[in-house]
Amino acid sequence: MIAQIIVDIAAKQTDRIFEYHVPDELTELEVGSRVFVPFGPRKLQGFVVGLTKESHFQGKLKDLLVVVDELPPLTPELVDLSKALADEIFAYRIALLKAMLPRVMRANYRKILTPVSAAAKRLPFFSGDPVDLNKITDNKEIAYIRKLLRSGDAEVEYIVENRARVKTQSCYAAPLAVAQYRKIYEGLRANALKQQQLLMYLIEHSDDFPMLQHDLERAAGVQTGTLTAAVKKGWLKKAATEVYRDPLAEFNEQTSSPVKLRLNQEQEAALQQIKPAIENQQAQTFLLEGVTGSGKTEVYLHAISHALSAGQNALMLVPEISLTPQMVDQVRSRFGSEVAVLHSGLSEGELYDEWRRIRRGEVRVVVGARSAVFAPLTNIGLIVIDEEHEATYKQEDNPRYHARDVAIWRSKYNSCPLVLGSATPSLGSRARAQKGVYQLLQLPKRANQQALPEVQVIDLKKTNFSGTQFDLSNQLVDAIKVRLKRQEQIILMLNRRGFANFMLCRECGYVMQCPNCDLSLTMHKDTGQMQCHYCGYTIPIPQTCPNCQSPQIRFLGTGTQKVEEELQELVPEARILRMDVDTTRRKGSFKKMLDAFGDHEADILLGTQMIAKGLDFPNVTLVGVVNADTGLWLPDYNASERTFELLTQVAGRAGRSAKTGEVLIQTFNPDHYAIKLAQTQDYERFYAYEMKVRHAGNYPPYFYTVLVSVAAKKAENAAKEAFKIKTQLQQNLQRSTIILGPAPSTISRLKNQYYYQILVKYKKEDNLNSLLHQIQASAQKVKKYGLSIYIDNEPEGIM
DNA sequence: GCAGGCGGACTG
DNA sequence: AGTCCGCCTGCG
Repeated sequence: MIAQIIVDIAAKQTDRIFEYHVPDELTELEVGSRVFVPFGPRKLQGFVVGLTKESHFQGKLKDLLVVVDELPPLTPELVDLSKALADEIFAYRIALLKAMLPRVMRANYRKILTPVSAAAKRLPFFSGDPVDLNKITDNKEIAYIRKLLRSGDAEVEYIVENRARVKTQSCYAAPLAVAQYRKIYEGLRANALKQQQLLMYLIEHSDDFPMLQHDLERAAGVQTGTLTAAVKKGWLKKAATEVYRDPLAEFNEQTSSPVKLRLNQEQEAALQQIKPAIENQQAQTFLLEGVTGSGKTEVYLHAISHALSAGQNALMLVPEISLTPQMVDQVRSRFGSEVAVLHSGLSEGELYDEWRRIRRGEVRVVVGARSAVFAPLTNIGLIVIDEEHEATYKQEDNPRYHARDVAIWRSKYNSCPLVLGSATPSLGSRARAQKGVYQLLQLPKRANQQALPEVQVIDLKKTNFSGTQFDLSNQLVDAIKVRLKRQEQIILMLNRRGFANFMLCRECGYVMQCPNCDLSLTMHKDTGQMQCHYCGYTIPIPQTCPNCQSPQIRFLGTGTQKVEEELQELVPEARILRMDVDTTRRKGSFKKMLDAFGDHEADILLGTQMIAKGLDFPNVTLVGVVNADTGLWLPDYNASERTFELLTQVAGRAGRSAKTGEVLIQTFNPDHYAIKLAQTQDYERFYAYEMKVRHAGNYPPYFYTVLVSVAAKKAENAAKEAFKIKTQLQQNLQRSTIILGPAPSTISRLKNQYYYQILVKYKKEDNLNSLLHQIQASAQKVKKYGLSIYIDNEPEGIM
């Protein structure tokens, strides 16, 4: 048998099938298996993407070395998906295959130098042991090693290692019959108390065995020593048994029985549309457009139930689980241990275990963030994407896939419906629903009959500010004080972390910038550092201007830290919880902070956009947006959409219970349509208006887009190559296709690389895909001049 | 992506 | 001749 293998090298030249002969003894090999193969002098990990009887290869095939896992990690569906998707998004197939699997399934490669000759073995260099070559950087040592290799005194050994480890615990079986234990018990010395205790337990609970060590020790009241002795005497048999790491330990164990809320009329109507598609196994996409608080989640849960009772499984995506613990709790309480949860907050081992539960068919519902769209779930009867407009569904580095597109592919493959839910659908999805490609389901009212919160816009050009800084208007601060008096809670959003976002010298005008990027450094008061938010560069906060040594330096712009400090001065009695990347970095801290806020251990939750979504705190009656403009003037075609969506989402956090909610939005652009329409939370009007803007600007969803970026150490090299690519595109594409650029990227330098980009907007281009693949192939050639080319199909942003 | 081979340059 | 470096090729 011949196996078709994709090897673990992400490069254009190796992005193809390599054939290997399968030795007879490797019977467990299947399509989707993870294997180790010889590749030149090396050994590599690879994946089986096909099995054939005959080879097309002229030369002699090598043998496969190892089949790594008992169960092939990739289902046939995922193998197919990797092929289709790789082509569509200009990614290497291996990059996708790796993205589909938990990180621990990425191989470790080692290069070991072993002495061969007796003389070499005695060399002090080895001191008897092989040397790890990956750790050697010293030039002298490298030369020395080369000499040893040439003379044949030493050899390099290439090793592939599987990092995936199954967690085991000691487990004890009772090999003897109860009668025998009784006999032993009677023969024991009178003072062998612990042994008596253990035997009595064995006699009384013989049905419970085998038992985990931990459980047995606790139940029988003995310690490890007694157990070890019992094993020696043959009373017990010890074995290692596989256990799963439990990632849900941090989530509340729900004791409540699965509550199934009654749906209101609108929810029920939506559900009735989805149900037949589940029953008839139709690959139909639904767009569930429901205002914040309209109970979309309840519709998802009912639909999932329905798929389960039809004997099928369900996949549900949420923007980022660490951000939506409340949603996870709900799904868990409804479906219990049939749920697997996949998200970035899990440790590698936990993720591996959750993933294996899915692969082995032990769960029926998978909830996860973006990458969970690749979950090895089979027999899928329903896919749900919550908050489908979220940018996090698009992976912003290679492989640049969009989870929504992958979900559509899987819905077709599995012949199952896909439900996209949002209060503010992405324009593209909403437009497709308009055209009838998706089926539109609407929930225009809040489920609990509560009115949407009142939204007021505060014009920062005209308002008076509290305190010494110009961040918090009197109106906002007054409103905060009112809630504090009433023991109600407040959410404040400021979409910028740190203290101040740049340092300016008043003498010479110097602005402190990142040495690697074209950006100013942000001041972080708590760590005493100036920090680049893109590359992570840090340097201590200067006391004087680094350029002219003047002490007249100012820190301008506002971040969460500064507002926290200011707010504390203005309302000293308020307990403020600051939530941003800096305070939530530790595992589980996000959940902990939200729980604390939910328990009213703080009055004000101040954070970046991470607090805008999905939170449901009944006691929150005021939402304040400190500055609504941060994203508005970004040079992205979807800046208005992002702003509208963010404001609407954050406004939806207010007044979710009986208490009425109020929202205050501070802005310098009170007349901008995104802000005006967010005020009435009128998605439909925003949609209509924004569609006109997109139409006028020839932007999505009227056009498809591809972004080609060229990066180089020198700006002019990047520009030169970008112009070449543009010419190539122009010569091969239709007149109606618009090619913008090349222009320097908005942040023209990042991590010491200059970026130039070309945006292609088109309606129909049959050969664009192959043309871009050619361009990508030629990128290999220019790579030696330090140039790299990135292709992003349907970019979310063009910054 | 990386190793090995090759040719050309350099070395005391 | 021996060594070093950059370039190229091929990996099944």
